[in-house]
Amino acid sequence: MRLLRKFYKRPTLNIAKELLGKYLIRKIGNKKLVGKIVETEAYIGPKDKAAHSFGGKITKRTKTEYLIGGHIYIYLVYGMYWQLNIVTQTAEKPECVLIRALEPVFQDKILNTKLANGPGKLCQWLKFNKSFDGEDLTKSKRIWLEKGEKIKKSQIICAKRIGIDYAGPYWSKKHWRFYIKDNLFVSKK
DNA sequence: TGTCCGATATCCT
DNA sequence: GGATATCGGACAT
Repeated sequence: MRLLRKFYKRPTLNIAKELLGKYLIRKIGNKKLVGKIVETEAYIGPKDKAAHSFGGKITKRTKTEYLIGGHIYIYLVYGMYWQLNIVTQTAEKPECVLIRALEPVFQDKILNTKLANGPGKLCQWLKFNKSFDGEDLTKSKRIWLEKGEKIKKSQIICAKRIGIDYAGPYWSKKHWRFYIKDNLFVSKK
């Protein structure tokens, strides 16, 4: 059962937490790859100095952040890694959630904890690129989210976001990174 | 048009 | 712990 629009139009911090345990489905040809979301980070522009939409900035890159919740915002960092974000809220609120790590879900029992334990790596695994920018998760035939597994509140860890020291102490110390406790597939163990 | 630099991963010491 | 690969976007010129 695919997640519907209303899921994505709620407050970003709630969504960032509730995305944990959800299944990300990626269809490549007639193969279906499934990853359980185990780590996220919230970016709450325009007030959040660490967000690309800080100050209400609209550019060629950030304009997809201003779509309504449920779209994909994807961009390149360091000249080589794609970063997959899910847009939340509405056009007045350019907010999003960065997907930082997935636990691969396979029919067979191969266990690879290093396949998608980082925002760049999960995009390599699932072959994401610029063509996914602006894709609608409620309609797309090649990527969407499903209900997945229920994660208890006591199993969710809140921590500092990664790699955003440039935003200054106030914003960089906000605990807007969320991951599943004791999960082997999160990044930066 | 030019310069600067990053929401990372990996290899090196 | 530190260096570095590698390039498009942002913004200044």
